Order: sequence, then C-alpha cells, then structure tokens
Amino acid sequence: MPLSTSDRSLVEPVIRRMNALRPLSAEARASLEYAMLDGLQRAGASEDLISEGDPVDSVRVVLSGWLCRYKTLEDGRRQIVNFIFPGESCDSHAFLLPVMDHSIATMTPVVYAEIKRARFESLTRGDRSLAEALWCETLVNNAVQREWAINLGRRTALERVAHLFCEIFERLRPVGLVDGNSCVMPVTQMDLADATGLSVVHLNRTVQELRASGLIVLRDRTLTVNDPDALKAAALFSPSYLQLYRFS
Amino acid sequence: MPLSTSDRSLVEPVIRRMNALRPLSAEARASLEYAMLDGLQRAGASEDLISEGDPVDSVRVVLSGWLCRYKTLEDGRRQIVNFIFPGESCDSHAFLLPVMDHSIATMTPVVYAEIKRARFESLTRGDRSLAEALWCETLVNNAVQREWAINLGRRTALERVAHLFCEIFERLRPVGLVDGNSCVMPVTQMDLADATGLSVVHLNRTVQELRASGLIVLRDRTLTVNDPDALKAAALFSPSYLQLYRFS
DNA sequence: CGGCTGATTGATCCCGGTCAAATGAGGTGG
DNA sequence: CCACCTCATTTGACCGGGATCAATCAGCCG
Repeated sequence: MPLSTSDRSLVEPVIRRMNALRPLSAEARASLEYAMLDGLQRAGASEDLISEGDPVDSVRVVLSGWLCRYKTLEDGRRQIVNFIFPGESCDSHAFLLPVMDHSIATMTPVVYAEIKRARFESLTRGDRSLAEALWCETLVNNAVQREWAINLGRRTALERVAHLFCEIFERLRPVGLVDGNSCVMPVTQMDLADATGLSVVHLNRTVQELRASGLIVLRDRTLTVNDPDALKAAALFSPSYLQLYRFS
Repeated sequence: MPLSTSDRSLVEPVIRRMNALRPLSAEARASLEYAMLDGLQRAGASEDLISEGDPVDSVRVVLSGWLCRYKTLEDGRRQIVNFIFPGESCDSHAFLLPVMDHSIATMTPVVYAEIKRARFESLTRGDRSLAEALWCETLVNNAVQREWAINLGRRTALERVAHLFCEIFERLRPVGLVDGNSCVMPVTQMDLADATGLSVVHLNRTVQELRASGLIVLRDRTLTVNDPDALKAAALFSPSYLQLYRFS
C-alpha cells in the first residue's frame, strides 16, 4: 500500500537509535533511511514474520508495534525469549547465519522496514559504521538475553513479572513510548506468561499480587507504575545491562 | 612463566574454529596466532577473570579448561548463563561495550590468550575477516543464550540436565574433547545446578534419575552417554542452534 | 443473541526447594 | 600411618510455590 512522505518521521527514531549505539556517518544515515523507506511493510497482530528453520534473506527494522522472539518444544510448550520494540532490528545477522534458530511473531499490528540481503550487504560494505552499530545492537541483545536467563532461572514469579515490567519500561523510554509513569501494555497475559516461564493462571495471580501491593496499575492495556523505585526493588532490577546511558 | 614453541599446537584449534565460523585471510590467521602466542596466560580453578561492572580492556581466547559466564542477585542467588569452552573467546565486544554486564569465572585451571584492546583493534582494523568471525561467534552465542532461556523457562528438571549434557557434548566435539561416547565433566554439581536453575539437592537427584534410567554414566569426573539419541530424546534436544555444520 | 477470546477464581496436586545430617574423598600435618 | 579438616556428594523429611484442571466472568463482534 502507498505510504506518504511523512513516513520519514516514522524511521527517524531508528536512525537516532542506531546512531546512539554507534555514531553513523552521514552517508550511512542517508542510505539507511532511504533503504528503510523503500521497504516499508505492515503486518497484523499474531503473525509469524519468520519461523525457526527459515532461511534469512532480509533484515527487518521495527518502526511501530511489539514483536517477540520465541522458541517452542515439540509438545507445544512455548518460551518467548525476547521482545522486539520499535527502533530495534530483527535479523541483523542476515548474511552470517543462514537459517533462523527461533521464530519471530508480531504481538500487535506492526509497521516495519524490510531490507533485502543484497541491499543490506551493499549498505554495510562501503561503510563500517552501520555494521558496527548493528554489531553493537547484537551485543546489547546478548546482554538482555543473559538477564532473561537469570530471570527465568533464579527469580521468583513475582520478581520475574516485576522485572519484565521494569525492562519494558526502560526499553520503551528511549523511543518516546513512555508517558510519565505509564506505557501501553498491548499483549495478552498468555504472552507475559510465555515470557516469564509461568503458567497463565499463575501469571494472572502474580499480576494481581503486584496490583494488590500497589506496585502497578494494569488496566485498559495500560501499565502505570507510580513508584518505579519500589517496583525495581521488588524485581531486583538493575538497568545497567540495557546500556541505556547511550540513549540519554 | 615461559612457554615453549610447542604452544603453537595449543592455539591451532582456535584458528581452526574461527576459520570455520568465517574464512580468515592468511594474514589475519597469522597475526591472530602471533597475538595469541604473545599473550598466553594461566589461571587456577574458581577464579574470576573479570566481574560485572569491570571495564573491558582485552579479549581473551580460551585454549584449555572450562569457564562460565554468570550473574548474581543481591542476595546471593547465582545463575550460570553460559559455559565457555576451549576455542571460544570471552569478550569479543571489547571495543563496543565499555563494561561487563556479567562475570566470567574459571571452573577448572585454564590456559588462555589475552589480547589487549589496542592490539585487538589493530588486528581487526586492517582485515575484516577476523571481525566477521568474531561477530559470527557472537551470533552463535546469542542463539545458545536463547536456547538456555527455553531450557530454564519451559523444560523440566530432567530435561534441563539432559539438555545441558547434550549441549556440552556437541560443543566439545568440534574441538576434539569428546572421546567416543565420553567426555570429561570437571565441574561440581553446584555448578551444574547454577547452570540449570535448580538447587544442588535436586540437581543431584536428577542426575541419579538419569543414571538409574541408564541414560548417562557419570563417574570420576567423566560423562559417558551410551545411547546419545535416547538422551537427546529425553532432553528434547535439537542441535541446530549450535550451527555445528560449520565445523564438520 | 451466540460464539469467541482473554481475564479471573477455586480446588487440588506435585515438582522441586529447603533444612539438616550423613557419607565419601582427597589433602595435610603430626 | 593416622587424625583431622574441608569440600563434594548423597540421603531423608518436610514444605510450599507454582502447575494443572475446570468453571465462571467480561468484553467484543457478527
């Protein structure tokens, strides 16, 4: 479908984020912007963009909406291993690993830019700043993944959910998606359960425990945290792994 | 301490591994080998090589011994988030992220090569093949980290331990540390517990369950798996995430 | 109004944690 | 060679966090 030139403002946060990860040359910035505008796509909620085992033939950059990376076991058990938020990219390893080891699904309607492999390679060939920014993103991603491991392995249900909420808040903030003490929470409790390694039932009870203790307000797909420090304390949350200083 | 020229054979597996990840130019290979031989180090068991929050000022490549990446919570709970085996490197992000988000400890005595940041940068500046091999290593690492997430979040105790054993086997094999159906298992049950998110007591009982069912023999720091397929089935293990085809 | 999806609640069970003690297996010094 | 210490493995008893199963409730949409 046709997209207006006002889409430029749509890709701006991506450029800003990449540039914060690693300073981009003016040319890299321009050609990235152009490539993104060239490949704008939309997807509905609950669609698989790519599945485990699929060949990787393009890089996707998220402009709006929430996605998740997940893996499943043969018998249907499912674990969301990470979220993907606006400004982040999906498959920056397009040309290094041939097939996906996990799946990527939309959790909400999504707008993203798809850059084909060949084009992406020509983007990074000439200028190493873009490749470095993407590598940097991979490294931050890796750090997030490690934090998720300790979350799943060693935190209690309450700590896990609180920690996830803290992380979501801090990751949405630099892209302007946090408004005061609130942000949208457009996903189902089933998704939150799969992200925290809990059953839906117990996730629900844990959310209610957080509500009862006054740590969160979760209503109408909106999460409000009146006392962020209290929530962080309950979650044993320390944001250093997110490398946020880069975005300030 | 002085190291003989026979150390060349010590670094050879590293070169081979890097080359499998991404073909290295002859110069890259030579200068990497030289840099490693120049920075050989030893460490005893149970030492922290670097801790969460420390600045990263060098890249370490493991030549022999087992290490682990771990994170801890304020109250002492500890999660091993990954193992590091011979041929693998520790901090390939030396020049992109300034401080460690996790700690790295030896689990056995270790020999490694330390390449200082400045030297490392000059290694990658001239030739992009080495940087790409390291990026590739980071990506594989990332995939392993995701598998650990589903291991911790969705597998039962028995599946987790079986899965860890399968992974150890497959990661040791390409560096020649698997002998038939056996490999060394030089770590304590406490370490295995911290890697699987279990308590030591329950890990012990799970190991005994694996023994009783005939899936493993674990004795004298040696792990033997007589029927690898059976163990893989019990673990719901599928090795694709390890990208092993590269090493065959 | 019926059907669907997601949130919530209740009852019950069991996997895995916790606490505590016993057993082994080196290592060391007398 | 033995006494002793330390660290790792193992076992037992008990408990509780979170899973499971099932039913109800609340929107939302056609």
